[in-house]
Amino acid sequence: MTPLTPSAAVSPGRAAASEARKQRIRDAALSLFSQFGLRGASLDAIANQAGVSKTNLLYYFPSKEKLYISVLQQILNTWLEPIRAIDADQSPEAAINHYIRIKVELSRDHVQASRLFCLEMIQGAPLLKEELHSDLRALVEEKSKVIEGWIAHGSLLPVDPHHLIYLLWGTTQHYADFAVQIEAISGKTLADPEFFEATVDNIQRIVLGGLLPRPKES
Amino acid sequence: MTPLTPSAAVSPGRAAASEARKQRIRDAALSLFSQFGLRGASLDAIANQAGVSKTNLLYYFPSKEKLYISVLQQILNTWLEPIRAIDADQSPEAAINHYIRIKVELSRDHVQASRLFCLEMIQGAPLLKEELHSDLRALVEEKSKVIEGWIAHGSLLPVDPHHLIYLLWGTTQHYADFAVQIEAISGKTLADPEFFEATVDNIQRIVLGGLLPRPKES
DNA sequence: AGACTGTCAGACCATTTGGTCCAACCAGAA
DNA sequence: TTCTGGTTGGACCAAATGGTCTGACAGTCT
Repeated sequence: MTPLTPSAAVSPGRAAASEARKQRIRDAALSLFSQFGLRGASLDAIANQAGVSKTNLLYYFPSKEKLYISVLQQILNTWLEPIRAIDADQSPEAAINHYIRIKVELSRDHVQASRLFCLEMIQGAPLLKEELHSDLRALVEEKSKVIEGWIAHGSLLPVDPHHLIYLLWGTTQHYADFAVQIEAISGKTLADPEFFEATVDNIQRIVLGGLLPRPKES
Repeated sequence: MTPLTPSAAVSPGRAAASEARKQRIRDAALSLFSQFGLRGASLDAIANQAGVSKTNLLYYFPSKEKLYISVLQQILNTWLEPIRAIDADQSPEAAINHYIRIKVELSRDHVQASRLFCLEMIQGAPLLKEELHSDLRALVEEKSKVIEGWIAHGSLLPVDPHHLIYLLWGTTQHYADFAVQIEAISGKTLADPEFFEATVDNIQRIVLGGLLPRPKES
């Protein structure tokens, strides 16, 4: 379980206890929502896993959907952090290498968050659509400019920045969402440091260097 | 309706009609399961969308889980087809280019299947785990040998075949599962032929040629 | 024609679900 | 102590859900 909020303890421990309770509920909710979706997870099960009564859960979060949104909100920020770090001052090689590593770390440390995010997307992101169209879109547009700058400068081969970003998202996310499949085939998880490094290294090598020995000029 | 194949079936029109009904149910089930998962989709909703009564649905599929498995089974074969096509006789360039195209086509033409597959993976693939460990694993192992052959032959730069396959899976799958996100950002879908071609082309270019202009060292 | 069999739907049931109500608890202010 | 307002849980409810039962209708076989 990996809580996403840095809870700074407040004045009296009494109020902090309830905040801790809220967080326990959110953690349990993340665990179950990420497994069964909004409709598939029951409040009973969440309350049970959090070790509180259902009434108590509904005291803190007035409805199931409110709880779901609260959990999702907590995820979103963490999720977009890596792409914000992309900066024109870096070399494309360093920036992309770093981005890949951070993203694979996310897939390792926040599997459930990754999955819940994926679930929400699959369902058409009814609760995030707005933010996708505004915040995320603007962010991607901004970083696309950076990438295009690199290309114009000749330090990156011509590529559509959008598709590059999708490729990076898809690849790294895959290691969290399809962990079962990967474990079935490779017998390893990102929790294994060696496998983690191999993952980062291989993605970096393919994306930056490509697979073909000599770059075919066209 | 006149049956096109007057084979020696017991009752040609009747059997065909019921099979069509079964398929309509499976289609509706795929549509709803892929959106809400096994637990999130109700039999009522599925029957309703298929245009049959719930009783009729349960007549053809004795339980919800049986229906789910039946749908999943139909998907699996289609899903593994592209990787089967990878062949040592082809050049790696041709093979990988072809694989990427086929896989993006799958993401375009079978969005719901892709999503249901993804959902199942996220939940830990309780119903597919066996086949992942046996069939899929063997298949991947076999194709990894082919890739390693290419590398030994010097027609492919050294890379872990597993991670290459994961990258291809993740990237292509992403266009189906995260279509909402992609549409929010790029404003296009794979249904748009231009966007489809751009997708295929960019993935091919990145994977085969890499991003960096010229490797200064090897 | 009549019996048989496969196909289909409406009524029904037990369980689970999200959510409400009310009574009780418990720390601190008076 | 008593009062008070935030906090907590057991009992409860209406709706939805997966699944069963009974019976009807339509072809087919004798």
